[in-house]
Amino acid sequence: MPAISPQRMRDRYDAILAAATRVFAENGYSTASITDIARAADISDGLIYKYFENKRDLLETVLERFYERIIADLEPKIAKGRTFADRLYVLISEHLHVFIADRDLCRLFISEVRTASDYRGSAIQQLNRRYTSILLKIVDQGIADGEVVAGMDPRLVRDMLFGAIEHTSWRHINGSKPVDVPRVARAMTDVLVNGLALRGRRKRT
Amino acid sequence: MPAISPQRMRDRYDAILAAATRVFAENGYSTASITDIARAADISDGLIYKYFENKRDLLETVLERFYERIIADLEPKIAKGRTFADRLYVLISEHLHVFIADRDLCRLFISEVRTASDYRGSAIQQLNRRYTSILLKIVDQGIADGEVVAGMDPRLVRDMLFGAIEHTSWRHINGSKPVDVPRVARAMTDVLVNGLALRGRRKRT
Amino acid sequence: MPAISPQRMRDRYDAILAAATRVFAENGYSTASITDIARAADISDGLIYKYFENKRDLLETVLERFYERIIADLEPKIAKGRTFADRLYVLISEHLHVFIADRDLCRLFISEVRTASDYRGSAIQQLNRRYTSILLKIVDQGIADGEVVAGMDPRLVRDMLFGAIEHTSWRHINGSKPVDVPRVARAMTDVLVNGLALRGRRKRT
Amino acid sequence: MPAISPQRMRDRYDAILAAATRVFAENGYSTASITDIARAADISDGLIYKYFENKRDLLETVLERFYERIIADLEPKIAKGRTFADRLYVLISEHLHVFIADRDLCRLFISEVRTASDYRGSAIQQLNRRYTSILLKIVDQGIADGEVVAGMDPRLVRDMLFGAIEHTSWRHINGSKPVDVPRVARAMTDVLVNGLALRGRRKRT
DNA sequence: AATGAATGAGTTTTCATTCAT
DNA sequence: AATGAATGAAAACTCATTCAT
Repeated sequence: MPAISPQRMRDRYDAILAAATRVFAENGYSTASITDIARAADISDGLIYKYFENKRDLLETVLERFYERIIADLEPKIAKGRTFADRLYVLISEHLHVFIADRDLCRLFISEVRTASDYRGSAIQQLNRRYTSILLKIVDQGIADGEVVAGMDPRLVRDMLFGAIEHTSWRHINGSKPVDVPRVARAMTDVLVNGLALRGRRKRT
Repeated sequence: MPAISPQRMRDRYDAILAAATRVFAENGYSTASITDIARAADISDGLIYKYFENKRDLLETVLERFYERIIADLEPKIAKGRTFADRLYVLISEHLHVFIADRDLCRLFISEVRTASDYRGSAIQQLNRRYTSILLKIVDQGIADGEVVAGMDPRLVRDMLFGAIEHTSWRHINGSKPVDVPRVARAMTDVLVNGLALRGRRKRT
Repeated sequence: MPAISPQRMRDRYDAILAAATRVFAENGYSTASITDIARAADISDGLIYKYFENKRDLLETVLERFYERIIADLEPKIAKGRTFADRLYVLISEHLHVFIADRDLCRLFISEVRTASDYRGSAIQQLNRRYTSILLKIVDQGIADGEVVAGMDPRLVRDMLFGAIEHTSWRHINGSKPVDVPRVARAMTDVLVNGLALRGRRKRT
Repeated sequence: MPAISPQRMRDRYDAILAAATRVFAENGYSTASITDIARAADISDGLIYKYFENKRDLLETVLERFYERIIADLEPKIAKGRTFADRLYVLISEHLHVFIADRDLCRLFISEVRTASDYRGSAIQQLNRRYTSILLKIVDQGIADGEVVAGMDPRLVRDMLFGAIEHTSWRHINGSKPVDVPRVARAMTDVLVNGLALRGRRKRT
């Protein structure tokens, strides 16, 4: 017979997570303090430690949630694409969308987690792998279907694509004009598929 | 009338900066302490504040110097490229080279440059612009020379390219295998120039 | 009108005390937490405060119980001794036995009983008196029976004996080799009765 | 060219140590706070960490100093004793003296250090060994000189003696009357040398 | 000019105790 | 009666920054 309902516990948990998401995203991990988060969640500092082991755990949970959410959103949409270019377009436009909607969280991920020394082997890396494997599969299938140059290294494509998206959304963060997602996604897909060269299919450099 | 010669002041300034670069790169900005830096520069903590306003200022100067170094290294080399693809290859391989040569500094750059740059105006943002303008010019010239599809947005290319390079560097930092710079630079150039599609130059999507 | 039977209340009280004894003994007073004790007693944190005033009260009760147990065990056994030396031997060996049987509790006792006892009046101090009075009586009877030097201060004997026992127990706790209780008790009795000197009963110093 | 003189640093160090000695002795290790100590030494909390690594280090230094002081006082005095009983008397009376003068420190030692899990092998244990070895040597020499029963275990004597002294001084702490050191030391020596029995040198039990 | 001792606000984290449920 | 969520004060420790020397 719990003193408060499981629902209320769940709400608290979510409230803390939401507060942490906001505070971390706005100030960065090390600048944000537990007190800030507690205040944002309208609870005491101590209570956070009833729900999370420590500050780091809180950060990781925030990012895991984020990843889970975007993966869940993305996977079904990718499946609908017919051709390699279609699937690529969906991936790019969805990914861009997320990055732009949650720019602060993305920045948090880039600046605090990827660089952490304990990143390798972490739950976050697992999620990251799962996420990027979506693209690797698209490329593999593109090769299998004869739509993509054989021998293309999917990891190269992954780096180019995710790097490109990150940079574009970052420009959005610091820039004045909002990004026209469909237009940019279209253009990015086109460059990746057809290249920059006026006459494609010359001998490969 | 300074009690220390301007030259010696200059040397000191450089020594502090070199120490800060090393210490920040090794430990990250918030983990590194002023005392660490002072010790590395073989001076007292207090003296740092005669040369720099505060810790943040020190970080920004470190990052500015790094940018300046990259730019200075790169500009003359680019000029030598004959074709669009040549110039692109030089840019990619040089940039990759710099990032990979100093993984610690590269990690610092990735994790701090964004936060540092929206802190006031800022000098970093300007350097970033100057750096990326090198690429913008390459693309513009490629269009002018008829080597690149007309109407291509150079900023898109910029985002794709620098994002790709950054991601690749990051893979290098966190990955197990070292990156084979010439091979990756070659492949990246190729994808950008010719695209992923088996048959290039089909109608643009 | 209690909603819980007095018997069940009593059981609960004992269960809490048993849990506290174990937890305090294992971790020490200040390291142990109320939550640890509650968990060990399989009840909630809050309920402890229905039975005990606070953490300190709990410690004191634990120590009191331990004292009571030692005394209850000891008194009947002492009565059996025929001579002064016999009774002394029984006291020493029983006391050593108790301390060594539960090294954790013994450690707790040594490190906390003094602090606990000058905290108010106190019950512990009274128990201590009662306990040591057992020995005082033995000495008094020894004098009365002509077995012990007349004029010997029983409090001196008390201090020497209990100090010796405590120190020996401590050596047991921290030492590598277990203490051979009968042998040590025998030797200690012998020294107390006959002294260290090769030729006893010379003129008293 | 230090900003403050070495003398002042030394004074500060000593002041912190003196404050810590007092605060630890009065309140016990875990009850005492760094803030208490800092306040007692009339400095800021942070400065303590410039002189000592952490709270534990401070405690250990306090106790090491104490030990060093009493050992330095004791050793020359012991040397003057002619017979076993003389030397024993000196040891007892000096030791009692110290315990009574620094009762709080002794209690601190008993309750906080001896019971610590990292006691074995520590610097404090070394000092403790050195201190008790003084007595061990006295006993060994007593045996060699034919003054002490052969086969007597010096460690037994050590435990009895130090335990006795500890207990006696503890009685002083809690008791009302001051201890008459020469009288008690005399009596304790006598018991140890000649035993409690009216007729010594009966067959050993 | 140069030092580094000193500060003190700030950090994360723990936990005895209370009280709404 | 019993719970355990919630509190909030306190803990040890860190460190950018200042300033007397």
